[in-house]
Amino acid sequence: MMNSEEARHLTETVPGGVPIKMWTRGVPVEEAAKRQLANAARLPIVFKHIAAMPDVHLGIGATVGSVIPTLRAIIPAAVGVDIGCGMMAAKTTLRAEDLPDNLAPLRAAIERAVPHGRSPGARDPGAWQKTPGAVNTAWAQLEPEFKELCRDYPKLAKTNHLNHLGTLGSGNHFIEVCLDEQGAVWFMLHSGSRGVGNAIGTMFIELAKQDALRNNAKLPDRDLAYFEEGARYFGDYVRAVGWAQKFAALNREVMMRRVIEAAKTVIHKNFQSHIEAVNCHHNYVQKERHFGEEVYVTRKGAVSAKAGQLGIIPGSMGARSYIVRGKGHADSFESCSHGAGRVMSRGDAKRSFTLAQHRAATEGVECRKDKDVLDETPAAYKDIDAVMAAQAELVDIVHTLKQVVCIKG
DNA sequence: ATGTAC
Repeated sequence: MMNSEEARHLTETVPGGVPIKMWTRGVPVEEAAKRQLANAARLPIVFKHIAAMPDVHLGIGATVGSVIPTLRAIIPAAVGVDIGCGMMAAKTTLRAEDLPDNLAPLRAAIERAVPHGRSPGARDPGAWQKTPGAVNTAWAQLEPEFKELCRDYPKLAKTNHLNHLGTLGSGNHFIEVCLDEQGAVWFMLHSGSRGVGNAIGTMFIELAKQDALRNNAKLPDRDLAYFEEGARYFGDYVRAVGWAQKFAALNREVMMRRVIEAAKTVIHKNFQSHIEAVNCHHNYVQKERHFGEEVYVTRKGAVSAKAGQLGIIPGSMGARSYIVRGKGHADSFESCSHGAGRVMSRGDAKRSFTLAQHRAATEGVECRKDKDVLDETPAAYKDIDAVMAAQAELVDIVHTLKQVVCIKG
């Protein structure tokens, strides 16, 4: 007979590897994602077990929605290229009834205040034409360490680092205005370290692969190449990834400030923000203590959920999002999911859904309703309620947020 | 996710 702990998550054994603990009861998990988790479980550097969150799905090298603890080594592809990607949310003193009936001008004001969208070359709509003061102030905190990184890796200097600080990006990055269960207005956003973090991630992933090839390392997947403590590049990677994580957190802070300033130009009632604020990564690595050991914990699409710690779990653009409080569950390495998780690829989603379905699914949300956003339609994601139920032993729900405005790049 | 190359 199973005890109550076992009843809430599943453990899969992996021949020749550590076990996989999965908080996925009642949510679909692709076989390909399970095979990918098993690959990581077979690495000699993995500590104790791998934890899979209920939003788990196939990624490059490592699975999105997983927590990979490693001893004296880091897998750069497990962290990925959007280093420090995460969420920020801020509660305000505004009430639902303080918002105008027509939300289009609020959406437009936010879109003007924060550059968004992909960078198609010289004329970059996703970058600043002229960096505002808040960006220059934030950059001052990042610049000294960046200059050191550029001394060792000159190609980083060619990235659009300064003009992308405080900008949204594209894909699943977004800005939202939400209402909580008591009618309070929140601002929420999702973004990462933009082009410069991508350049750092890509460069070190490639260096790790080259190292593995040179050393004839036995790997279940080349994308799982890792740096060991003391080896060439390990220290540089730790430094660079830490810097990109700082860039990402500041990026979100700058945007949040700009969003709130923009809202004040449209909403004429005076209000306070940051009544409750959370800024959390869900794509990152850091040293932590678990089961009595110092380990590098890589959360690839997972959020830290120490006992009492607040986190953010966004649903898709038509669903709800959650502010959660961690329960510090040891076997999850004190983690929870980072969202609902995709159920199909972007291409499949664009082929599977119609604009009419998307309009129905996002009714009442002031957001994009064009065919190019179909890959982000709610039906392309897992049911957020099932995802929350599957991780009830990892987090408590503190606030339930429903979006009324959603901006995507 | 991003920026560059095809």
